[in-house]
Amino acid sequence: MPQERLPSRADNFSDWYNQLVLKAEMADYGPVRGTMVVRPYGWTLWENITAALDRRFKATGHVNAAFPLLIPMSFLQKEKDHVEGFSPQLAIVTIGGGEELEEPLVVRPTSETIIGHMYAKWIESYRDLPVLINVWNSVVRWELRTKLFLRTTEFYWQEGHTAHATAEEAKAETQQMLEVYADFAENEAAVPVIKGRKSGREKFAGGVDSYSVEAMMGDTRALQAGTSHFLGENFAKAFSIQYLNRENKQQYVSTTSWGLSTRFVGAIIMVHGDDQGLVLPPRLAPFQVVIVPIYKTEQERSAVMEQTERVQQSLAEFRLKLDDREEVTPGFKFNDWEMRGVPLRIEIGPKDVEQGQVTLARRDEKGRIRAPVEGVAQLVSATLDEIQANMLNKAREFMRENTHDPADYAEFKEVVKSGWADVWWCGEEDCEAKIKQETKATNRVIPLEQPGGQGVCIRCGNAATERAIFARAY
RNA sequence: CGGGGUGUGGCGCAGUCGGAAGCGCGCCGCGUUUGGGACGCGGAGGUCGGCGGUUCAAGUCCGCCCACCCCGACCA
Repeated sequence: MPQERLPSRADNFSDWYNQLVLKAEMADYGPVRGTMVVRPYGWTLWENITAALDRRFKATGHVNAAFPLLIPMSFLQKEKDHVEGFSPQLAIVTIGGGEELEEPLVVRPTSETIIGHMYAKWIESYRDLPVLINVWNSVVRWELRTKLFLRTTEFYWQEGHTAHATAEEAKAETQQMLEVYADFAENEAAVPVIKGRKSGREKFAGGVDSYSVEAMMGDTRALQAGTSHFLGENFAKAFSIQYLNRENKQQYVSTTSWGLSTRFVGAIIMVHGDDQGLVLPPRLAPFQVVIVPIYKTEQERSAVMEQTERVQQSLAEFRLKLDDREEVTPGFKFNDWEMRGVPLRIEIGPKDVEQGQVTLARRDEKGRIRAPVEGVAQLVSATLDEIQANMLNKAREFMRENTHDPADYAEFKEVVKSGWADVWWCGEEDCEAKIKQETKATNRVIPLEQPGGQGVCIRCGNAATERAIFARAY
């Protein structure tokens, strides 16, 4: 049972987030440092996310498979940058069945290596290509500072791994999946994103180019919501993934990988939530509608429940919860379901029965409306669509309002304290490092959509041909 | 791993000078309630984070350890 109030978002965003996740029963802390238990309400949201993504993966020709959790240490060492990037975060198994193992086994931090190993075995000819496999699993990365959903030692995700005959084809795949993530984020989660390329410092260990969709959280910090990597021939060379082309010549494949994790649940919470609690997008919410019956006497109860049943039947197409608990008051239920972010509440009381109506309360806006019982399904459907659209618009507006175009570096320093900076940037790693040192803001992404032309780098003043987003990030 | 903080019923906390472990919420039972977080009465629930020390006596004083949270470095 939840406690009464949440800390305000403006007052302490981090505290607000932590308490909300616990009180809304999305997740709880596991017994091992940094681990997370995803509770049924949170997992249902994740299941709805996975369903929406999986649909899109299948529609773009991908199939699902499963690969082992344990990976020989030597596999990671085959790609130099990869092992360097991940070694500080590895959990390693050294004992099995009571015996010291000959070779330590890594608990997968990601599956490029073991999948590369298998692809080398499976791919012989250009006729075997492309290989388009996705995996739903969990991975382990030994994180120093954890936060429920956003960064946990073990997290759930999907990782897509594809192999292609040419670099061009692999690059197209990388872009395609970035588009899939952006489409999912905006149309299912109502989370607006910026698509772009990662800077050298931020890209995937062992890859050639990384792309991401970046979202602005309610405190204006940036969150990488999904990534898509072009791996070139790096892993193909490390694992000898070769095929014979039409001319009977051995060629290396080009590979990609792309992932989206339970972190996205955190994004939904932080983008849409308010001081009352969660606000969940109708397309993904575990419950789209909650019905709260209201009555005093036994006569009222039977009349109300009769109408409630009729309404319930007419709303069979929606994910619906009837809150018929006797031990709490309607007022308590209103607050409870608001905290849990249910998009639409239907109240049915004696006055409604009398009028043959129901009372609707939207989670995204204040106020109630009354509507006749007849045709309530169409109204609910239209209202959920409106809520979905309104949530995306509000989040877009927030992102726009908090994205700035500072005139000089002094102004840049100011704006990144509470927003994003969209600026000309020279692209030098050294310059990026200094910006981070001086402002705590990092290069989030170099947007795919560029205005063209050129300018001067916001920090060093050198010629710049691209604009980049700088922000404090999670 | 560096800096700061906190560990006392499920949760949030109080506990003075070392002298009988408390409060609020939640939980269980009964009754009254129910259109914005109801109320009364009666209950259950604790090796005070762990180990060691000082003392007639430790939640309280001392030492070590552990865990968690916040801020940094690292990361999806």
